[in-house]
Amino acid sequence: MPDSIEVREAQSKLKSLAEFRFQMRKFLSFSESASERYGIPAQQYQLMQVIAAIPEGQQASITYLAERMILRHNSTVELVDRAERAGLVRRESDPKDMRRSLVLLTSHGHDILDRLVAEHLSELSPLCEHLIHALQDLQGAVQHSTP
Amino acid sequence: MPDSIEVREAQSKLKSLAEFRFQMRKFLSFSESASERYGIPAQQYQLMQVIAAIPEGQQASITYLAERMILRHNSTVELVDRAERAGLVRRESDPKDMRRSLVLLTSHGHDILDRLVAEHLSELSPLCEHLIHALQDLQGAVQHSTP
DNA sequence: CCCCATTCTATCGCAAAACGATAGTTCTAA
DNA sequence: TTAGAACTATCGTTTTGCGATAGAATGGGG
Repeated sequence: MPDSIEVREAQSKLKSLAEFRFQMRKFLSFSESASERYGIPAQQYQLMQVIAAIPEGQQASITYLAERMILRHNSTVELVDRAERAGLVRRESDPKDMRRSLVLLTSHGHDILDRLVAEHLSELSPLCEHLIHALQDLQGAVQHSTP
Repeated sequence: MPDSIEVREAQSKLKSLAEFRFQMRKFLSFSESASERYGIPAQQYQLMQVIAAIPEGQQASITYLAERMILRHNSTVELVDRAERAGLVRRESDPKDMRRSLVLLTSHGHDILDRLVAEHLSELSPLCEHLIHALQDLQGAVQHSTP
C-alpha cells in the first residue's frame, strides 16, 4: 500500500534534517582536518577565533569564553590550559578585577589563526552553498509543520 | 592609528566566521540537550536519523553509516553497539552478503526518533534564521575574498 | 575450481576532552 | 566588616573516537 500524505511529509522533513546534519558534519570534519594540518585540535582553533572576534572594548575572560564556546567553566579553563601550553594564547590577570584571567593571543597564535581563517574562507564556498541549501529546505519543512 | 581597509575587512570576515560557528554550537547544544532529555546521547540520535533517512532501496550497513556519520568504521561499530544495547537499533546480517551487518531501527528507536525530530522541527525556527543569516553573511565574505 | 587480494565487521588498548564536585581567591553589598 | 556571590582552578571520572589488529566472506584471474 502507498504511504499516506502525512507519512511522506514526515519522511521529507526527516530527510531535510538529516541532510543538514550531514552537511554540517562535513563542514566540521573539513575544519578539523584543516586545524590538525597546523598541528592543533579544532577546539583550540575555535578558542582563538572567539578571542580574536571579541567585540571592541570587551575582554576574553574565562567566563566569556565559556559562554561563547558553549562549555562549562572548568572545561574552558582546561581548553585554555592546553592552548597556553601549545603557545597559542597567554593569560594575564585583569588589573581591575583580580579574580579574572584575561586570555590573549600570542603572535604565534595570531599567525596560525590567520592562516586557518584564510583557508576556511577559501575552501568554504561549496560547503556554504550546500549548507544554505539544506537549511532553506529545512526552513520550508519547519514552516510547513507550524502553520 | 586607524586600521587599514584590509585589516578591517579581515576582521569582518573573522567575525562572520565566528558568529556562524557560535550559532552552530548553539544548535548542537540544543540538539544534545533534547536527546539527553530522552536519555540518549546525541550521536545515537544522529545514528537513528541517518538510518531512517536512508534512500529507498538502500540499506544501512556499517560502512554506509560510517560514511554518513563521518566516522571510522570501528567507531561506527561501537556506536551501533551502544545504540543496540540501548534498544534503539538491531543488527541483521545481510543474506546477500554475509560480511555485512544491516542496522535497523527497533520500534522503540523509531518512537524516540519521531519525537526528537518533531521537537527539533518545532524549536528550530529561530536557530534556523540565525544560521541562515550568519551563513549568508559568510558567503558574502567568501565571495569578497575570491573575486 | 581455487587462491589471493579485497571488502566488511569486530575487538582491544589508548588518548583526548568534557563534566561534576570541590576548593581557594577576590569582590561587593548590606 | 562580614556573608555571600562571582570567578578561576584542580582532580577524578566517563564517554567516545581512533589506530592497530584480526578474522570471516566475497570475487576475479589463473
